[in-house]
Amino acid sequence: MPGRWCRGPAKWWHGEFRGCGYRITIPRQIILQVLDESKEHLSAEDIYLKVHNIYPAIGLTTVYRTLDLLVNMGLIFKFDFGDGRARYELARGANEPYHHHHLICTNCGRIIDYTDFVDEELELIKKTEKELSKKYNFEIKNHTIQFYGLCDECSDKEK
Amino acid sequence: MPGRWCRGPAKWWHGEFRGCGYRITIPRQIILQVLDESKEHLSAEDIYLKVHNIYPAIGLTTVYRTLDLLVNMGLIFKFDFGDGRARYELARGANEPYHHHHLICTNCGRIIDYTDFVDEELELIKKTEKELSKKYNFEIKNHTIQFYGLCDECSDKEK
DNA sequence: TATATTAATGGAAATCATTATCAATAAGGA
DNA sequence: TCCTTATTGATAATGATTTCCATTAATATA
Ligand SMILES: [Mn+2]
Ligand SMILES: [Mn+2]
Ligand SMILES: [Zn+2]
Ligand SMILES: [Zn+2]
Repeated sequence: MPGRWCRGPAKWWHGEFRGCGYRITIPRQIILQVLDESKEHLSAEDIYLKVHNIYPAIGLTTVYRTLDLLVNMGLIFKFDFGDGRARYELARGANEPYHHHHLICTNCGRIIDYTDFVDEELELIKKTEKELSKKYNFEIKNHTIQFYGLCDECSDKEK
Repeated sequence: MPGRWCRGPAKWWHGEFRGCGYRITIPRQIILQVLDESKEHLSAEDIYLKVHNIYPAIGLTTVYRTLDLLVNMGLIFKFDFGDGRARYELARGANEPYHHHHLICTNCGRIIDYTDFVDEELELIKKTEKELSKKYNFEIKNHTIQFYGLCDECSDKEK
């Protein structure tokens, strides 16, 4: 039986690393594995703890450094949902990108991914991007849309 | 000649304070004045320094506390543009709300307000809000849209 | 207007997420 | 296998924001 983090078949992101001249290390592999297996919006410490279960030698510094690298490579997104720590999420699944936006409960911090209206939205975004790049000569790389409010539970409690 | 911060005619936000049972203090008045006079996206320290010029007795703690209060009252918005400090902006001018979104240069941190497509956008937002409130039973209070990329200057430098 | 009540303030210390340092380690090419 | 050097991780430092608490001042009331 293979160890928990022995090198299995090459992953889709190996090429990304090689192409940039980065080394494929155990911490990097496990951090990506943890991000891939989670559907939540993990903080650096969340990730540190999960990686620590698999690979106890991990250091928190390495987690921060790696996350920074992955953000710059475009493999993950970094968000601020207003709770005082950054949160991260894989930019795409193993195959296609999973384009979505967020509902954020300002009371309990719950975060909901939604994909509704991405088509209409994408159309508007495209139009806006086009116009804005021209008007401000701004080269747009990506965007975020977030809705803030109260989730069902917190909405109930208010009454 | 009136002093720099002697009480002039009642401001539009006096009612807001009174209604909530909050006291109208000199620090609060000047913080609002500074926000009202600036068109930038000020950090707590930016605001502290500007207020300090007018009212040197101000404390940084009071600035943070007041900003928090104003955010909760809905008089100002708090943003994270990724530079490690929160930034604030008046939710509306003296009269009407100034609904806009942001272009953020990830290289130099420049922030551009834009109001293009707010009509189309508002329509989409309304539709999305309606659908999402129903689907997730989520009570939406507000939203943010941010575009990230390179401003004209930083775009030029890349070449 | 003078007084009492208590919300609000501000300086100092504490918190807490994130970064910088630097000697030790390990990935990957030769 | 060996060499080069990118990467790591423990520790200390940083910097924005909060917490504490004794003092001050806004406002209701007499
Ligand atoms: Mn998400
Ligand atoms: Mn703005
Ligand atoms: Zn909630
Ligand atoms: Zn720029």
